[in-house]
Amino acid sequence: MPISMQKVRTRYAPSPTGYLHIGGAWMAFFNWLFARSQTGAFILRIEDTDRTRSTEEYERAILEDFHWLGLDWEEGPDVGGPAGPYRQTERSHLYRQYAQTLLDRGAAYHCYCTPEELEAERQRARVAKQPYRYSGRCRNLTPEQRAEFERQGRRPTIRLRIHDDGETIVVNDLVRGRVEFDPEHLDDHIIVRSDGSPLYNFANVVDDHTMAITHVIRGIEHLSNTPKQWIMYQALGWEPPQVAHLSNILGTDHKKLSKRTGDTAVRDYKRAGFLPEALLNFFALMAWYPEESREIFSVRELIERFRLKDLGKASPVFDMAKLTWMNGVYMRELLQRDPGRVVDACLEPLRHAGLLDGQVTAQTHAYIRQVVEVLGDRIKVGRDILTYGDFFFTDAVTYEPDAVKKYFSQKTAATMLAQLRDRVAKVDRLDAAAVETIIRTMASELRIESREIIHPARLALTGKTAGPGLFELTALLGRDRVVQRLDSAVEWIRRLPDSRGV
RNA sequence: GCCCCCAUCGUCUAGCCUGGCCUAGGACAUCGGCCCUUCAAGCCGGUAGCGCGGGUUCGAAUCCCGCUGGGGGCACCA
Repeated sequence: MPISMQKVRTRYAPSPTGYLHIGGAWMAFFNWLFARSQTGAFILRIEDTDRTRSTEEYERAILEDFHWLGLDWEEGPDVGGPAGPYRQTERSHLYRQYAQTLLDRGAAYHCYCTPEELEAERQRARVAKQPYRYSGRCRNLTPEQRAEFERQGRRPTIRLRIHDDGETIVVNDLVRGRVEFDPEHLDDHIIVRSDGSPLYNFANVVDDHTMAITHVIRGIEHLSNTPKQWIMYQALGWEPPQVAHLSNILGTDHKKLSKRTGDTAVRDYKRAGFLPEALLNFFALMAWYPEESREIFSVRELIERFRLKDLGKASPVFDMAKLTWMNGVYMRELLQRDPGRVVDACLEPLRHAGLLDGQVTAQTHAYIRQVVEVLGDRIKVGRDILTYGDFFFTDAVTYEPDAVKKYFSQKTAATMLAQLRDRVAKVDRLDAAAVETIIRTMASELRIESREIIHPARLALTGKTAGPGLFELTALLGRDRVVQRLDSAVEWIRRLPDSRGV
């Protein structure tokens, strides 16, 4: 195989049983980062042995999400490569071959125990409060016994033979250091099912080796699997890869990240209008600070500074507030440099809210861009265009109840807004300066503060008390929409039951 | 029940390896204030942490032991 053994090769191996999970993306990111920092290769492998739950749609979606994040791969199911195929279901011949090798070497054996018999063993252990270990009944079957089982129609599984008197297995974890395992606590576990399909721990070993993976960065749940895998590497005469185990991301409830405490799919973040570069920056900080007193790093900088040993060992809590802040930092920068991308991040949320349908024409795009410029740094995440500026996309303005009490309940509100309406209707071109003049003039004529007009006007035009400056938003809305909304507001106020209808 | 991993502000973390520079640094969040037509942003300031108990040492967040707490594993799941 023409794969250079010196070159660093990392991989991420998702199961296509759902959309790309934040935790998975996080793990993949460090594999990718390490490969890039070592000018190595990053490989994508699909672990689709769970036929009942795996689908092609999910596989496609996962690749899409990786593309969106900006993580690329040298070898994978879509691009192929020298170590292919890159889907486990297409690699059965390899598992079969190496299982036979293990059998031939006596490192593995056929086991004819049925699931029911095994469950009974497990049950006994539970009752006796003893740790469960396979009884080893099939370890030394005679040819006659085997023949008898075969006659009964039993289909055997293949088990790995672990020696009780084996030496301590040492795992040199790149982030945790040396971890020792006594084989006494290991079990002759099944590596091939009775239907001939491989189990995770075995397929993993075969795949990582045949794909010449040099470094494996994975979740802490695999640390306990590592000694089992090391035994297989040894039996096969292979050199195991370097490993690093990271703790999993936790939700705010300090439990495994779940839908309850926030979005778990990368796709959800895309839809909400997060930026991939912000997400990646945030990912990095959940395990490591490249420099003290600094939070914002480009992917380029992260690659340059990445050191496996610097990764943290504890489980980070996914802090949505910090991600949102960080996304805002990136948004503000983009607003100056590339506002079109801010617009893009707002598209999905607008569509989702039903405020945008069909193809986005050049005019629509240009309009949204104006909205984005008026909203400015209020947009920390794409969906903020809704919270601060939905009124730019619909005439159906709903007034905030608290604000109504505050600004629409005075007797003068309706007359004042009506007067403003008339003044606005008279101008030809309603730009920000014109509105400002109108309002300031009107305020001084009425001997009131400008803000006494501004607040009710904002409510009439936007339905909200928070948002962009009144003059700017009015200019974008345009004279006609402003007049029309002021009319609606006046009418609405006059219909209020407790209004004296001045 | 057994095995493994982890433990600094509410949260992410720096410091820990190579004890003293740590009256523990930064950031998010939070609370004040400034700015201001509101909000956001920005600026200024504040609150807040070495899980506990023993050692070792002149000196421990840093080294050792125990405990507690959290997480993971012990499948014909991945």
